[in-house]
Amino acid sequence: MATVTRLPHPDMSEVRLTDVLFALSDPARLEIVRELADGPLSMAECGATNPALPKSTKSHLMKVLREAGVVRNEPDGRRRVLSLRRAELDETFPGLLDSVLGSAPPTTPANRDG
Amino acid sequence: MATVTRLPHPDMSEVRLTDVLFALSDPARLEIVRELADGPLSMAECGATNPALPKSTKSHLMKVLREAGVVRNEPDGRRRVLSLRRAELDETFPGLLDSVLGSAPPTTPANRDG
DNA sequence: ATCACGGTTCAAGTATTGTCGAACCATGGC
DNA sequence: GCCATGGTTCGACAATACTTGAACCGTGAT
Repeated sequence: MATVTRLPHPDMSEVRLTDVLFALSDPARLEIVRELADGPLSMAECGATNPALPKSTKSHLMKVLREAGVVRNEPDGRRRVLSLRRAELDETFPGLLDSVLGSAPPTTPANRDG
Repeated sequence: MATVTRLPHPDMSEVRLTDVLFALSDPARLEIVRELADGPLSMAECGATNPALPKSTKSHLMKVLREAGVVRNEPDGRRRVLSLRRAELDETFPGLLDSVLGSAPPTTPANRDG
């Protein structure tokens, strides 16, 4: 019976700006988003910055990002592919992602995000 | 001895992107920021949306915004004037404030921000 | 079928945030 | 001086959020 491999994703119409901002307001989550900005990654590939992170923790971070409408999480064999919902976000919150991703990445003068 | 009427404000160099995002990720705080986008307001004038809000709560919201570098809080007689640190924010996080303020204000189709 | 793998979910403890009354503190007006 | 006003800070409690091990679940390989 109806297995659950397909996780629920909010429609953009029910995504609130504050939820997106909250999802991006955590350094670990923001780092993940930065990684995904270059293209989809599997769970295992993702989080290069934080290799020691327990998988349950990483899974939880992803859940927050997913429920906020920031990230898509789709099954692919026995892996899962994470991807930024960039086009949809750009349409719903124009310029937001660009400005967040454009702002002072990790290794910057004052390390502004992390 | 050294009275405290002048509250501490972080220099932009020590403001982290994630802190700004966090400050903006609360509907009540975001609403305040929206009000201040039209110009400075005193504490009392501000928060028109939430008139019943206890003053200690409002003061706390302001503290979070101030400590995140989003807002300035300066004494003016026996009032305090709140203002957006817009120019500084624009310089440090180009486009961020614009996109946040531009995105779907309160009374919008799906009420996207809480 | 069995097993290892990649990942999610559960549960429980910890930590961080939010809320708000009460006390306090400058200031301006009288 | 004294008082009202506008606002901050403190303290205590409620509510969220974070972290993590353990259990569980599909899938692919053997």
